[in-house]
Amino acid sequence: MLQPEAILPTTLFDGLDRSGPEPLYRQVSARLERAIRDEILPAGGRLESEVALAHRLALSRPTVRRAIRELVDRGLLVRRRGIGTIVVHGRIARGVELSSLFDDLVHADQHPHTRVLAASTEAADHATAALLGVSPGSPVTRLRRLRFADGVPLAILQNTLPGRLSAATIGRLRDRGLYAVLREGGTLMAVARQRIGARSATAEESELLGLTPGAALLTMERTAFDADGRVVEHGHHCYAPDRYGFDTTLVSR
Amino acid sequence: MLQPEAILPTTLFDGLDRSGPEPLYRQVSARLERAIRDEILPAGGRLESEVALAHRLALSRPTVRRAIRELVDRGLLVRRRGIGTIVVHGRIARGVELSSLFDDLVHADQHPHTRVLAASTEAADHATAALLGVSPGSPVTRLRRLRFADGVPLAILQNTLPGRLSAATIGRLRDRGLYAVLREGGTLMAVARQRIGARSATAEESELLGLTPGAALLTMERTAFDADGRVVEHGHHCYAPDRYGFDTTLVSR
DNA sequence: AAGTGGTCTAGACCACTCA
DNA sequence: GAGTGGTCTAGACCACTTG
Repeated sequence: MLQPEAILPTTLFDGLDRSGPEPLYRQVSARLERAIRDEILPAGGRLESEVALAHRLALSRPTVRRAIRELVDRGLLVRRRGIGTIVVHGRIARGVELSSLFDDLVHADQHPHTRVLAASTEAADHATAALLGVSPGSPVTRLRRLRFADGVPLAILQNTLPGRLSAATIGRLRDRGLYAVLREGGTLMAVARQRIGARSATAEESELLGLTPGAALLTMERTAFDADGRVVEHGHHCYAPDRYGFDTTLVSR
Repeated sequence: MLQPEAILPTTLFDGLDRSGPEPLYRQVSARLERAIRDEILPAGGRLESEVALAHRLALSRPTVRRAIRELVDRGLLVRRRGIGTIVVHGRIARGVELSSLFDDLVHADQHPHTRVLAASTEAADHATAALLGVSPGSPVTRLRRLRFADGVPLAILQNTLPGRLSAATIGRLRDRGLYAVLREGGTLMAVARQRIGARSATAEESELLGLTPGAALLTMERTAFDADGRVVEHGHHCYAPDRYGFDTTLVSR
């Protein structure tokens, strides 16, 4: 009951750039992903073996292996010893990345913009200090924003950050996501931990999001860390559930 | 501003088993994880370099590298070229794995059990057939279950599976998760794609979960695939949000 | 200049599946 | 027995950060 193996056209791998900044394994995985999305590699189809691919592309086996691993981690491929590598059925969602909601909306052509409802700097109380990993009394910035997509309110975003933000920085939040603004300031996110839940909307939240009073809200609480392991941002967001949801891919280990 | 490097006690890596079935990189990553959780490696602390660790453990660099990568993927460590590997702050949630809710509850000492509300086999209509990747008219099994934790109703679980399930199999669902039962039947999950959302409860759902009418529900829709890329199960679940939420860790790529 | 992680190579042996 | 992926080794060169 073994699937026949699908031979990919060699042209798919033309123009691999060995000198550029883009790693070879990523160039290969990008081309494989393209082949899967375009159904050149049909769902359920079997990929050539690592060794065969490596030989054909004149790459080492670890490099090809890494390219395949990228797609396995993202749930597009599945592999089994003794069998081979197989394309998973079903349409592929983009999945949750460590990007801001804003960028996701831009990417989906949803034309986002943001209204800053409140922005203030205050001294951290004990709970906030513990959450952000700063000393109590040190300055923290609180933001409250309303995010729109295609002119329709989508989410209420509340964030707390260590330190101060300039008025100019806050001004930029209208047409950009928080992460993009922080990135321009040199702060890069490395890891985030989040919890997704639900609750009923308050009267004010229903009003802001244009929902009926007491409607269900999708909520997300997130702490983001930079490459030094320090807290960059804590957020408590709520979404209109008829307009937004979280897509995830799980891979067994 | 470089963190001093923390030297791990050599005893931490005693007894690595080169002949057993457990891969070396996993043995190393498990020991590193232990050191992080026990705060032998404090949050914000810097790990020894890959090369140093590899030399000390008499392992190759790729093996040590892979061990570290496991923890980076799970959001416990963060690395930067030129800098080093650093332990991320904050307590560590277990994160969403491809395990059943049932196993998670057992693991958290929540004493789960399940009431099977309905179980039937019928011919697949077109929508269901498309969802499961089977031909229309072929048999599919529908399940509706109520999951309890510590005697309190937690979630309503609705699943559709290709094929038939024996009465004996269904009987096992009382004290076990669906994935465990399928695993005993030789079906292994490899990948799942899911979407998390929210909505208001119907009158019947509120009744079953012991919530007030119209309360907010956390919802999850999931399709699971086996190692052949075939659909094993489609589920539509809803959770009482004051009793359950989804924890996720995101890592920038 | 020295040290870090990121990429890549060219092999080797093993466990597993299938015909 | 042949073919698959899984693990492991021992190097090499590079880009980046810091002192």
